[in-house]
Amino acid sequence: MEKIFKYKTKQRENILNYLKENIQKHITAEEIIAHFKEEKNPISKSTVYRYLDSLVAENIIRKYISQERASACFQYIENQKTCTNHYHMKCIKCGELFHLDCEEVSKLEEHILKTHSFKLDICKTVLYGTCDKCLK
Amino acid sequence: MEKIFKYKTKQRENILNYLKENIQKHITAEEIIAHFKEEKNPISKSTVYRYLDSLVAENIIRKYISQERASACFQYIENQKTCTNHYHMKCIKCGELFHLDCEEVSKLEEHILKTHSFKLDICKTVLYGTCDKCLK
DNA sequence: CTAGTTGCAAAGAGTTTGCATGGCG
DNA sequence: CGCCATGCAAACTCTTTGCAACTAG
Repeated sequence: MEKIFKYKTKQRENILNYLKENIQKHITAEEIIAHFKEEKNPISKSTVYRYLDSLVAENIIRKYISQERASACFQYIENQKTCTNHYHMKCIKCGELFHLDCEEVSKLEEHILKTHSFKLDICKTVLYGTCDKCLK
Repeated sequence: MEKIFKYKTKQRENILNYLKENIQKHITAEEIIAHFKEEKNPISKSTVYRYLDSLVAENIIRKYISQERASACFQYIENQKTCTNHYHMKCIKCGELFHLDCEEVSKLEEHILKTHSFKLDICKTVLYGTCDKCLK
């Protein structure tokens, strides 16, 4: 894949670092903008959105659309390996994100491919439901 | 649950019928608006959005946020029963929606509840991937 | 120096809201 | 007739785009 962004800038470094620091979360563009405004290093909306787009195109981060707010969330992809059998579950009550590394899920994937001829894309899929805490 | 809408109007009847006729699809608000504009029975945006909201609140239709367009999709709920072990899979290439009525999926649900203490909400979850046709 | 990057403001989608008018019961 | 529903336009949120100024290499 060709390289999409060529120059190294302070803004890009900051955005990517912030995504790496929050690898366990789904970060929105708004959150990134707000974070750097607080830090007295404001980055413009357009820069944030444009850079996020190219990171997605380069497969460095993942993009989800949140069910609750109908807005985009981004997450740094640590390495392509873990992604393979790693689902995300999001609580519709508290919004927390859970990581599901589990054999059972890979079985489902295989089953759906064999029986229903559909190749699941784990990176694009978020399972919604209610978490432990919120069930009580 | 209390009744949210009280009067029967032509607009509401039309919207609900359209949703029922397209039970196998995920319909957007825009599609509803466009459909009735063509039919020479235009319904205003606000009416469509407001009525869809109340149908969702009454659990008569389901609301999804589409990953591709980050906009809301709606679908009539035929009956609460089929919903229980019925997942939706959407192809990221062609956008077609597939209905998955399958034992294997119920197993996953059970497993995730028991082992990971997370109660999946099938109605809120759409599995993304690539369909048979688009794989070729 | 030159092409890529930034920031601003304006434009766009999709959705919500306030308010006067209209219509169901 | 009273209350609810409708339609319109304006407001709102999230995101994209055009353009001039800036900056990394």
